[in-house]
Amino acid sequence: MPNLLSNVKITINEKLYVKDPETSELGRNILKNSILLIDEIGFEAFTFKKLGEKIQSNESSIYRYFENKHKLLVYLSSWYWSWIEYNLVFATHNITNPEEKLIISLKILTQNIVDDKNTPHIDESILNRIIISDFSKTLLTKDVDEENKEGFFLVYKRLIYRLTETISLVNPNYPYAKSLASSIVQGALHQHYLKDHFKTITNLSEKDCLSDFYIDMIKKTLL
Amino acid sequence: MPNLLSNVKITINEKLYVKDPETSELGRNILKNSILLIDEIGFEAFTFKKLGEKIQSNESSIYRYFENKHKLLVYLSSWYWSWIEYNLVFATHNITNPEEKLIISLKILTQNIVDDKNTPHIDESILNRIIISDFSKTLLTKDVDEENKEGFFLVYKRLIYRLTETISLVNPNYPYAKSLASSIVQGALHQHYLKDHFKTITNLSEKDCLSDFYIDMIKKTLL
DNA sequence: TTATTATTGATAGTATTACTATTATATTTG
DNA sequence: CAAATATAATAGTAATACTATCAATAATAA
Repeated sequence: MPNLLSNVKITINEKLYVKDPETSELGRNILKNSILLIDEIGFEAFTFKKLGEKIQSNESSIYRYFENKHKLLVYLSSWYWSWIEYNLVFATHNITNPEEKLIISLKILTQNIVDDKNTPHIDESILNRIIISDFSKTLLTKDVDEENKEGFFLVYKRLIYRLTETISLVNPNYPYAKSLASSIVQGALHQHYLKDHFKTITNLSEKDCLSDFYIDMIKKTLL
Repeated sequence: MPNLLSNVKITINEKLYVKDPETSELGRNILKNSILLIDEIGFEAFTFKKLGEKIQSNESSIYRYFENKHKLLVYLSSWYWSWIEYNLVFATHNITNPEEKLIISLKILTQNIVDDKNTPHIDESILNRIIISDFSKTLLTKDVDEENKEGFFLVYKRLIYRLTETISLVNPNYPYAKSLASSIVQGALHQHYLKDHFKTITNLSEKDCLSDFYIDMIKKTLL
């Protein structure tokens, strides 16, 4: 039986694309191969020209889907966070015990990602690597405030609201629920990056699980 | 009486510059005005050509000090973290109580930065804004591993080692000292950024103090 | 079926970026 | 004063980040 997600289309803010890439073969090809190419050569070296060569299409055709590579990255990020949100909502559905719900949420937010076969043109495990390396770059620009107003980061913020709520469910008197939630979501990406490039300043390694760190933290902080 | 720092020159990894900018008028001018210009137009839009115009010097002259803007940013970051490290060591010197030492460290790492008059060509409060917006970009590149081997991030890592040690002093049995330390240093920058651009996902605001959040966290987590 | 429209591809062109190289001119130092 | 060094000015290159135009093709509607 296929996962529910095979029927649920992830909807992305329309301002992020010129033409919806999910509606054509070329569009899906752009999504699939931009993920592969960004992972391969890094976001800075990634260009629409190189992507065009990779998919044997033309630079100008890619521009008909995305205005620039920044918006493509914001698109991919929105896609990722939507997918994470879906997994989180699904996994915590019907869980009434707040503590249990929070622990499951933390696991979803910190786990190593494996490819979801329900989305053939998106390899989530590779997309996850891109998010770890490049998601911050979508926020850290001079245009943040404008783009934020346009709703470019809604999904990401909604995910943090959800986590905030769960935290407040566990301890309604904790005064820093929002900061804790945003710290966890952002910090989880950071710890994964450190694990890969700065092993001396993290306790995380291949063999162990990042959620242990955060579960320990929330248990002591909230209970 | 001038602060000690007026006599302590901050030393930066030699690989980060072509010619030491602290040794000439033009060099110091480059440092001073690159900070102002990056803050003004953002790191992405910042170019050596624009900086040349601003300081009425030539693009080619700036290239004699720095290979490219990435290395300049790494240089400025090293400078910043050295300055923070100096403040941290100075402020915690002679403090024997581990808990007190940790609390002072947290305050140094999370406080709003004001300009240090001992360094006339560097405005630390503006540099701090750049670090909040752009420091991650020095780490999040395809060349991290090489640059890390070259020692580009030594000062930053040393600061985290210091915090890790202080954490372990407070609770030697806490198993995630390194992850907690790196989370705090990085997370503090992130919370400041959220305060300025994403107020709905942080509890930090202009009037309150970020250290409260972290002091609460470490008190519950470590004690 | 034909006409219309939408999609893609190919080519060319522009402004800017990120440099390198060369030469001239000042300034400092021995 | 001569030699060395630092800076300025100019030019030039390859790549980037696009925009514009036009042709070829595919889909679709009359």
